[in-house]
Amino acid sequence: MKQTGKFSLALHTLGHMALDPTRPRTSEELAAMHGTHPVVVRRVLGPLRAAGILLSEKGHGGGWRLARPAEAVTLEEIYRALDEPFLTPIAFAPAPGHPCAIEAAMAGTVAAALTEAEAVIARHFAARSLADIARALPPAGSTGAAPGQNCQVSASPAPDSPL
Amino acid sequence: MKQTGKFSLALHTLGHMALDPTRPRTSEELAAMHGTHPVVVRRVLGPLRAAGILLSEKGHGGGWRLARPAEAVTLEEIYRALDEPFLTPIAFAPAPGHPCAIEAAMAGTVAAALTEAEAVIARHFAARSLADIARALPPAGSTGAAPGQNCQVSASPAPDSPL
DNA sequence: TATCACGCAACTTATATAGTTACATGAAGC
DNA sequence: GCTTCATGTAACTATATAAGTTGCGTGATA
Repeated sequence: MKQTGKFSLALHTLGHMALDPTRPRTSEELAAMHGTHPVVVRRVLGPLRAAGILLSEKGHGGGWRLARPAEAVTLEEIYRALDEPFLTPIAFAPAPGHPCAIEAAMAGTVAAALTEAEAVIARHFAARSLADIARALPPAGSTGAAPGQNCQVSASPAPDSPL
Repeated sequence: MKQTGKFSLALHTLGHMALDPTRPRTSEELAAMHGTHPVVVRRVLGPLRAAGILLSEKGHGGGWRLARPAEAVTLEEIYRALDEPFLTPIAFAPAPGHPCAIEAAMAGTVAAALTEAEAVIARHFAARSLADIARALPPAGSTGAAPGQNCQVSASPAPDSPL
């Protein structure tokens, strides 16, 4: 994950699971898809398991699976579970013992704008499920990757790699 | 500036200038108001000068002044001039030579949500001028600071201070 | 000409995120 | 039972960004 953020990793990997929910994916597999480290994948997906969106199993044949059908998982749930708001928690930090009516008024106006924007984002994500995204995928080949075979990592682990 | 951000510093200092546009303020004065360093103030206000919102003058009696009446400065202008978007530039960074239709679809959905939210914020700020904020200030004393004397720094430079 | 204040570059520090390593736990297969 | 596989978690390192700081140059005023 090269300065990418939790949300993009989550959407990317959950998207793959939604498109083919039958088999579980290992952290290693998902990490290779996204170009990051397996531990990072576990760190990001952990909260989604806690939120009841994913299941994880250890041992042979283990890995990550959707806990529910893709139709029943909205982007907003994912967004909330990750607790990584897009909106910079604008930092009006009035110095302690240093009250200022002007600063307070500015902070209020900014907070109002951010609250509005947050609501817009939440509404947008709440209206979209993982299945919606998967359904809207372009047909095979039009983006250089087949829909069922995107990020074909496990298919070709690079012949020169010792793995 | 304790992890505060450029925007809060800008709004705070411009708010003071809007409330009393007659005299210029030095970087040092503004820095003391906001609890930061004069150089930081210059760094933040510089782009506002470039945007035609502020004027700065050197030498005796110099400092920062509004380039226009407070009625003619919207918060949106300030927001844009600072180039510090509230919305985390969500980083879907598809690895080069690693196209993935799923990732692309997710990125598109997120981008749409962020674009909507940006518009909401811009509209909110565009509807408010510095004068609007100043006008809405509570009467003296209700917040522990008089409207014309908020952040009373220059008034009492602390008797024990050699400044 | 001395002082004041901005302009700017460079350096230091602080913080957050990502990446990595190491080890423990639990499940499946032999 | 033992080995292998996979997650769970803690701890450490590396890197990027923002803030804070120092120093020096420039222009304007007294």
